[in-house]
Amino acid sequence: MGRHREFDVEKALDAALCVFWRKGYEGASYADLTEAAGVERPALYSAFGNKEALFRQALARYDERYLGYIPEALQLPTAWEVAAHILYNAADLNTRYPDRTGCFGINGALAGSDEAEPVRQALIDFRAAAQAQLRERFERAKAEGDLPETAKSDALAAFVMAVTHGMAVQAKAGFSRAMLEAVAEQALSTWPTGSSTSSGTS
Amino acid sequence: MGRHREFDVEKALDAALCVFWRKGYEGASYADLTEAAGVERPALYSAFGNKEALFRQALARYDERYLGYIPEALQLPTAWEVAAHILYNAADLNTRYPDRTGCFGINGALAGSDEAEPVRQALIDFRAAAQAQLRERFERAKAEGDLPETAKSDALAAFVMAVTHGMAVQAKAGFSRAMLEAVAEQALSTWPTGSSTSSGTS
DNA sequence: CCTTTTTCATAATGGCCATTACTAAACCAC
DNA sequence: GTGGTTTAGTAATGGCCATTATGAAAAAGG
Repeated sequence: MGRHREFDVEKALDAALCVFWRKGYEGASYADLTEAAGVERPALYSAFGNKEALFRQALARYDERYLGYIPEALQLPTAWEVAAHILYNAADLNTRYPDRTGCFGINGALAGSDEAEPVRQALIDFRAAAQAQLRERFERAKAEGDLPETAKSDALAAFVMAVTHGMAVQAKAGFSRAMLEAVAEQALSTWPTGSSTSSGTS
Repeated sequence: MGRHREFDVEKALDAALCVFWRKGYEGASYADLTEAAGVERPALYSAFGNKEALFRQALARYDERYLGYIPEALQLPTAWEVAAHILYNAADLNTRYPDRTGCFGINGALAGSDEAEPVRQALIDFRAAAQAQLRERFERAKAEGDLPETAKSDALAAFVMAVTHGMAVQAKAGFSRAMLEAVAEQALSTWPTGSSTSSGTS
């Protein structure tokens, strides 16, 4: 029993996600969030908890709604294709929405006040998880002869992630999608190969 | 005539620089700044103006005190050496001070509230200036035959900058200097060459 | 020594922040 | 239809924010 909720919780979360994406965790105020969601403050609190809880749910939603290309990439047959898929899709995602350029996980909280420490750490862990998956995929590639035995899979994974992070910074600075693709292309141009070499784009 | 200033303005600026480096523009409060500088609020205002003016002076000081390796790099004989010098020195600077990892120019303001827009733009312009210098240096390298005619100097400059930005994000996340150096090494491993090839590290 | 000028430190100001009482309205069970 | 329960919206609360008024202290000129 009781009164029904009058707003769509998922739409409100999507709206909050966009605000956090654009302004980051600390840069987003409840005035911004309620305006974007079209919902009053207490409704957001009752539906999501406090600001930190709302941000964490927005992060989870970002993962499932926008980062599907990462598990996609991991299933591609060669390490080169994995890296290319990630880099080109990152270039696309970082420039696809002009009102929220860059990456949610980078814009969210890089530096900030001490109160934002838990959120910052959550984003660090989130990126670390992706990087670990990538490293494991590259280790598999070594076992399959797709990468040379001398390749350092952790360094390669860190490198691919670094380039995506750098592209996110550049996208937030207004770089065009074409420019980011050129960065991705350069990053891929010296990819180590095992027995077979690859070419083409994702 | 009049009373003498009792604190060292340069030391206060250095202290503010460290706070901004660690917490970014919006994450740093005057409580943080005055504590670090050992100076009361009105003294900071009278010496530097408001928070934005203080930040801009901190940025200028960061440039002259910590980024000397960039003009240094630009004078090296080959494009490869230029890139290597920048990447390895960035890896060093981003991890040199455990209390302020990453890069002032990235931590300072990536995303934030609308009030921080001018500061964000100032940092974007700052990075763009460095990237333009790098691009010009690479164009010279093409003229000198140090880079192939087919090389795209703007893409190469953007790539080198992207890797430094990515390393800054990773350093802020706690990555070790060795890991960042491995990223730098991977970034340099496929550098295009003209007639001569290079090797070694900076 | 006294006046003028500058700096110092305390403490105030107004605004925005996240969070939440509180009241009225809407719904379900009975 | 009525009682119990959940939501909606207004408006309050306490805290921190950048900024500055105020007055004491200190230095230099006359």
